[in-house]
Amino acid sequence: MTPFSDHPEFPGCQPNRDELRQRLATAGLRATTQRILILESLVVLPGHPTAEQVHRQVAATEPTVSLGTVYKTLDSFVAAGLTKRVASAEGACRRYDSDCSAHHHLYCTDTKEIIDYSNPELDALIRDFFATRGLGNFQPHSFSLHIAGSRTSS
Amino acid sequence: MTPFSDHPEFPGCQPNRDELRQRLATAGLRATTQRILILESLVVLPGHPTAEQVHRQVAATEPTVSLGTVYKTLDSFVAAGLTKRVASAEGACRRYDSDCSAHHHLYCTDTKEIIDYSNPELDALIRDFFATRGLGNFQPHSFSLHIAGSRTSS
DNA sequence: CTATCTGCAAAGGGTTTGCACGCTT
DNA sequence: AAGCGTGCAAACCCTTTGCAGATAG
Repeated sequence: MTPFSDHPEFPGCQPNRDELRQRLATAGLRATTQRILILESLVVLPGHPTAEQVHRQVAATEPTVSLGTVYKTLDSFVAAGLTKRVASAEGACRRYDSDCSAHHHLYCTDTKEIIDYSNPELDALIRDFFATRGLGNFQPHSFSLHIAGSRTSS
Repeated sequence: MTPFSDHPEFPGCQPNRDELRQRLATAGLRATTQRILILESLVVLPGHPTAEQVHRQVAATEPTVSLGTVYKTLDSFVAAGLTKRVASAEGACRRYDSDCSAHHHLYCTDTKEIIDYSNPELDALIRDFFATRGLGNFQPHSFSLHIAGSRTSS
């Protein structure tokens, strides 16, 4: 059971080798076996996998791939825009906030600052949106909007 | 220059010792010197300080306070609801996402799952909100809504 | 007085780095 | 053939843990 279960008859039902090669080439990255496997794992794995999970997935096919390579490769993918990194409250570099009321965050991409932002109108807007629409069997408790941007010069 | 620069004439211009003691007592935590200093640091420090930054601030007054204590104390504050923890993309336990398009996240507080959520109407709603209102000299590039909640049983 | 909290130091987990070898282009 | 990419292992950083002594209530 190779992860490259691409069937020519059903193109696109799984990412296939050539498609992945193409994506790497477009991003300016060499198409090595490891990178193809890692890129495929990212597409195949559900949710937002950790480096560790990607490594396990890749190792199922190619056990010699090292965890260090997975880290380096994921970094290069992020730099090339092939992948995004999503924040997680678990783990290192935690930050704390004395303000326990619900509020939103402005991330300044220039200065890396995190600024609190509160706006009751915005809260109401979002709350109403989900009140009318719903999210299937998912019941939202709280909302936090992350606004990335930068300060306009002057 | 003690951080306890509380002036009885200007109550509330700085958090004062007794107020902080009270907050700790209400939360069911013993009012130790360390906890008062740490709680004060959280209020005084700008942005979202790391444990390291809190430690530096506290050590300015009481150099014997250990970093380990800061970690334990912050944990107890979070458990008691005195403080929130905010996620940061920096540091450990990174997660990756092959979907590079802008989208939102559902965090299931029960299963710790992170589920992608896209809704063009929601995007438009938020974009329009800030288009009319603005954020001073802050120019938003992208928005990401973090929706915490849980699955309804059944 | 007693349970809780602190300080210390060691362990732990995740991530990064340096270098020699191998592979893509 | 030339240079980028890989594997390995050590180093690194942040966080957690265990335990003896100190302290608040």
